Amino acid sequence: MATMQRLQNTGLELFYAQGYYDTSVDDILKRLDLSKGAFYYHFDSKEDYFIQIIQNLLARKIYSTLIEPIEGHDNPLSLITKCFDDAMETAVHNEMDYGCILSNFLSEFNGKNEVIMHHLNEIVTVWEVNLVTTLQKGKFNGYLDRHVDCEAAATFLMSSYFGVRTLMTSATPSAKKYRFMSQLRQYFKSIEAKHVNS
Amino acid sequence: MATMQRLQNTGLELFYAQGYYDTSVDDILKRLDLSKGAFYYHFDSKEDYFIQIIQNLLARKIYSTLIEPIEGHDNPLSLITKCFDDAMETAVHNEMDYGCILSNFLSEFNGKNEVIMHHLNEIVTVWEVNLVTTLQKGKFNGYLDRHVDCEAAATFLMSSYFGVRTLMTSATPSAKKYRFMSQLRQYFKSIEAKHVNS
DNA sequence: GTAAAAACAGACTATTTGGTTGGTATGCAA
DNA sequence: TTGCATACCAACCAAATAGTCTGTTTTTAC
Repeated sequence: MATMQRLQNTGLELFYAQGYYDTSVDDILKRLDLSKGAFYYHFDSKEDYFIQIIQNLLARKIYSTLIEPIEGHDNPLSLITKCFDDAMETAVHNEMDYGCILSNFLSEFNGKNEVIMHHLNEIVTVWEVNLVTTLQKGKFNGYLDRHVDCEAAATFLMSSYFGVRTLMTSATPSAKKYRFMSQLRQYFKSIEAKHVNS
Repeated sequence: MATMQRLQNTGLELFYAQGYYDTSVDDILKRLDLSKGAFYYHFDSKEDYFIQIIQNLLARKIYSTLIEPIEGHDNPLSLITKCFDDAMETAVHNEMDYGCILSNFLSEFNGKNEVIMHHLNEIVTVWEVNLVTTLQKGKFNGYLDRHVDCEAAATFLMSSYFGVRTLMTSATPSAKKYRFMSQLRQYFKSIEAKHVNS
């Protein structure tokens, strides 16, 4: 694998595990047995390095785990339920779970680095737009109640997911997952279409 | 005000704004026009310093904003609604909002410092216990549906609050708040007692 | 085969970090 | 006045930090 790819991969891994400010460039280079020369040949700075990781790896990761799985013409509430369930299940089985990568970075860079925050918020927006679209389509197709505010529902879903991933990092993640999913279904039941027809 | 109090107050302020690892002891001392000697006379280390801040300031802050307001014999769903609304309102009006302090620290120290994580998780547990108790009492008093899983509801509430506070740090916090509250009420409507009696 | 460009090595710098140490001013009790 | 603990100062230290610079190897182009 190319050096640049390896740098980005272990970069995301370490930044996720230890945080951006607590992970030095030397840490990453030591892990890969590379030198400063190699790093600064491929990247202008640590910040440039991280931004490329965001765009190349993080954005794709969010897309494949949270956006692509809810695309389709089925009931969006079922799709989102399964999507969240799957995403949390991998977190439960992962020895080292540090919460939602995107959410962690959001709180780490908030108020500290505007440039990076801009790139992170772009990913958040993409997720939000896709959620809203999916919900609106579901409403159009008769899966959701006519009175549902799709923007509000999307915000609520994103919030609760970010939050539960933070809570899951402490003790008993599987219990947290189970409890969360049960109340998510409860909420979904309250916004699904009332079956008055046929 | 005593030196030790001043150190703790501006410590929490800066740690919240810049993060623990990105705030040096010198930063705090410069702000207060104090010397290293003063700091290490009152505290053993930066970690000890932070733990004292957690126990003395953070714990009380969480208690006064998220725990104490929901105590009482009224409808817990109304109390929690008002509590969240108030907490988010101060965040909206605060120029510099960095999200929920507790949630931010949780994601910053997760996997990095077990000792600090233990102290933070203690506060989370206190909040959780109080939420569960409040909900159970509300169920007993006929405000909640008999089938509600109070532990699950508490987890769901904590998750969504942590998450929305993270989302509120970006653009349009007041819109995020409005949307969140509308769906919180929707969720509450689905777990409140069905008024079959009287 | 050779020259040029790409890909890397590793020593170096300037600054910042948490923490230490020896000293000093102040207040209070005997 | 003496003795001593509290509260603080400021110079100092070793380690770590992001980034630079000079060089060397490897690949590519022709």
